[in-house]
Amino acid sequence: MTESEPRWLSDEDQRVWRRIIAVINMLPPRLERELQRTHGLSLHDYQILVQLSEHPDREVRLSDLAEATQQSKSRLSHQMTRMENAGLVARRNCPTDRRGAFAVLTEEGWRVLEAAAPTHVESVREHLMDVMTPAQKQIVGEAFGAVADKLRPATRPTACPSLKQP
Amino acid sequence: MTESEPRWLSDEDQRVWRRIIAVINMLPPRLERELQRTHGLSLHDYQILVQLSEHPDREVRLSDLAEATQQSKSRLSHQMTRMENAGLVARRNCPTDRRGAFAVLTEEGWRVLEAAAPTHVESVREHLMDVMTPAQKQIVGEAFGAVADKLRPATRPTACPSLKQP
DNA sequence: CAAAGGTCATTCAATCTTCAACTATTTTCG
DNA sequence: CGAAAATAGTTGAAGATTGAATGACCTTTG
Repeated sequence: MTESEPRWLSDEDQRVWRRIIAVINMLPPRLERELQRTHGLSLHDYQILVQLSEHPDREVRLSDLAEATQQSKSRLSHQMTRMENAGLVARRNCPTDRRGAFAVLTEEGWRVLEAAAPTHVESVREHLMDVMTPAQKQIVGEAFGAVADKLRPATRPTACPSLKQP
Repeated sequence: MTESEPRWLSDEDQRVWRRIIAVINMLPPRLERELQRTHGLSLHDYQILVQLSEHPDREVRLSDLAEATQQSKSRLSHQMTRMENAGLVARRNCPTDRRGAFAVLTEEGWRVLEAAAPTHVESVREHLMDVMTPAQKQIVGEAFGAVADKLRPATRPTACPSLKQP
């Protein structure tokens, strides 16, 4: 690749990008503060509780949980330790694969989630969903679906990804 | 407020919300890794450099910088210290308000920004802007503009915000 | 089968973020 | 004026995140 003039963003794209990143910067802290204040949960705690609650037996393999919540295994591991200490989840060894483990939602975790959900949903409405028109939500959903799919790690680099030909 | 049935999100809203949060979870780390790898900058470093570069004399009051980059003063203060140590920025006392200070872009900071910008813009294109159609970008821009405006701290709670009447 | 290589999860250390003080200054207003 | 309140910014300690390294266990494959 020779050094060519970089392709800057158009003014319009620039504005769109800045708005997106402003939301990215502000929304999670806002949602988190409200969750924290009302139920002592972080946003990550909440996301994990939700995932667990939606799976059979309320348990998920840690790897799957990491992928579902878009975080590294390392981070999830720390997170689990904290949530375990808080009594929200437990670890269970996987019987068929002795490397693996499940995260399990505890009764306590279930109750906390049940209590926190309405408040959290209300926050999400107030700060995000109710601010957009139905038409906007529709389009944003499509656009972000595509973006998310592209960001998500390929589900199997298939061994040798044959060197690309020019 | 009596305990009434919570207003859950519709299935469709739920899907939109999950896509948004997936992007929020994945995009910044992705952009950051590429910035970090190619130029040793964090995303926050970059945002700060951009802000400074766009202001007269390449300097901005710390408060304004904190607001422009949507972060707390405390965090900015730590960030400034790190960036100062890295030689990217400097602090300058404000002559008219002795509490205040400016962040100033150094020559080095300017050079690093100039070098990093093309790569970073390319990342933003690849992972975000080029994934959306022009029509989608248009709508997303409008929607996120509204969301961001609502999230941004009111620019003056005007003393006593007269108690709301039922 | 056994070595080589991949995957699952945890750990460590370095960084970064948060939140609650705290200092110093400016502004408000009785 | 001068006390009280607000604002600018910093600090410190506790907690969270990162990325590389590690250990343990599966899966290939020659």
